[in-house]
Amino acid sequence: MSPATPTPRSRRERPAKPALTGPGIVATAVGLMRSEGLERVTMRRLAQELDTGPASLYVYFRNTAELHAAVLDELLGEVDLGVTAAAAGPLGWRDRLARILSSYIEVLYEHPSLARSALVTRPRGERYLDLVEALLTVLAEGGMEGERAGWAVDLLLQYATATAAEHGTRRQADDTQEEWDALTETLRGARQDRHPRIAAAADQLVSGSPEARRTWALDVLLNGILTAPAPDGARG
Amino acid sequence: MSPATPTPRSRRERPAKPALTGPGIVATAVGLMRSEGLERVTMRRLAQELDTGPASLYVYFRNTAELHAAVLDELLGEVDLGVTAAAAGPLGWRDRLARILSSYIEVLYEHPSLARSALVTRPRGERYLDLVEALLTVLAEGGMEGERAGWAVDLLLQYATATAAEHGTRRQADDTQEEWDALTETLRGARQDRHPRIAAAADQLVSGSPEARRTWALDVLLNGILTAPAPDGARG
DNA sequence: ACCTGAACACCGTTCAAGT
DNA sequence: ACCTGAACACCGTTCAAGT
Repeated sequence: MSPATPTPRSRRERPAKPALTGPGIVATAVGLMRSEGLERVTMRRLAQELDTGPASLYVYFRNTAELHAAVLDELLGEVDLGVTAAAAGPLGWRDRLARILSSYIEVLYEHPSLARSALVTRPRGERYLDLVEALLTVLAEGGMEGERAGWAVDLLLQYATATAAEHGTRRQADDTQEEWDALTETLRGARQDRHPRIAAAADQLVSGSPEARRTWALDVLLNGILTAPAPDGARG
Repeated sequence: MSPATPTPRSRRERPAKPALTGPGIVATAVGLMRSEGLERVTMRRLAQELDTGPASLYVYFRNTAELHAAVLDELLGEVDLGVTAAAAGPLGWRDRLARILSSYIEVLYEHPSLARSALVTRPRGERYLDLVEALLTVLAEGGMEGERAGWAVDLLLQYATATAAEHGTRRQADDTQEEWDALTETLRGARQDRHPRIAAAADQLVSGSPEARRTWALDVLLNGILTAPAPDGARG
C-alpha cells in the first residue's frame, strides 16, 4: 500500500494540498464549523486543517472576527429568499417577511455563536446584502420606504440575530435546559415582599414555545413599525 | 526601607490579603473590569489580582460565564429604577419605561462584552430581578399584565441588551468607527443591478444618531406590544 | 469545605525570514 | 505578494494533594 519512496506525512494524508485561496479557506472553515462547531474554527485549528501555519491565514483575514464574518456570509447563502417577489405566491407581504426572517433565524439557530459574532461585527458580505435587499423589497410592498424601511430592516435583523444568539441550539442542549430550569426556579421562588409581580407572573414570564414567542414578536415589530411615527434621521 | 526580615513579595504588596469570599471576589472582578475591561476579567487574571491560583476560583464559580454573570448582576445595581413608581413624578408610564430601559442600556454601553454575555447566559441575580420587577410594575400601569407583560419584558430587555452589545463603546472606538465607515461604503457602493433598493436607500440605512434610533425603536416596541394580539402561551 | 501548584490542551497575533 | 516557523503572551479547566 505505501509507496516505495517515503512521502512526507502531510502529503500522504492530503494528497493534493490545494493552494490557499480566500474562497477555499472559507469553504474549509465552513466544513470545520459543521463538523466541530464554530468554537473550533480558530486560526490555529483551521491552519492545521489546511496543512499550514496560523500566520498564513493573516494574508486573507485581518483577524478571527473577519474570518467568522466570512463564514457567516457563506452560511447566509442558505437563507430562503424565494418568497421575496410578490409573484411568488398568494402570501401577503407580512407573511413573506416573516418567512424570510424565520429562514434566517433557522439558519443561525444551528450556529448561535455565529449569530453572536454577527451582533458584534456587522456583516456586509454579498449574501447579507441579498438578504437586506429582499427585506427592503417586501417592506416596500407593505408601503414602507425611505427611513422607516431602513431602520425597520435594522431592527428586524437585530431581533432575529439576537434571538438566534440567545436560543440557538447546539450550545450543549443540556446546558441550555439546565439554565432554563434554573431561571424558572428563580422566578417561581421570587419573594412576595421584594418581587411580588414576578412571583405572581412567573409562569407568564417563561410561558410559550420559542415559535409562539417568535410569531408574537414579529407581530409586535411589524405593528409597531407600521404605527410608530416615521423616524427622522436628519434630526438625530 | 526594606525590613530586616525578608517578607514574601506577595505579602508585602498586598499587606492584608483578604480571605476569599464570593462578594469579595466579585467586587475585585468589577474593579478589574473598570480598569482593564471585561476581556481581562479572566479566571487567571482575577486569581492573580487576588493573589491566588486560578483553581481557587472554581470553588465560587463553575466557569467563566458564571463569573461574568455575577459581575453583570453587580453592575445592574447602577440601573436607575427611581422612576418606577407613578408617584415619582409627572411622567407617563411610557416615558418612565423608556427611562428605565435607557438607564439599563447606558449602564451596559460601557461594557458591551458584558451585554454580549447577558445575551447568552440569561441573568437571574437579585438586581436583575429588581429590574424585571420594575418593568412589570410600569407595564401594569399601562394596562399590561399576564402573558403580554411577561413576553414584553423579555422582548424589551432583549432589544436593550442587543443594542448595548452592538453599539456599546469601549470596543476600541477606532475599530467601531472603521467598521461603520466600511459598512457605509459597502451600502453606498451597492450595485444597481443586483441591489437596487440598497443603492437607493443607502443613506436611510445608516442615518440617524444612536439616540434617535433608540427612541424610535422603543416607540415601535411599545406600539407593537399594545396593538399586537395578546399572546397565548398555552397554545405554544 | 476550601485552597493550591502543576499540568493539559489549547488560544490570537506578530515578526523576521524566506520564496 | 504570499507563505512560514517560531516565539510571545496569554487562555479555561481539571486533578491530586494539601489544610
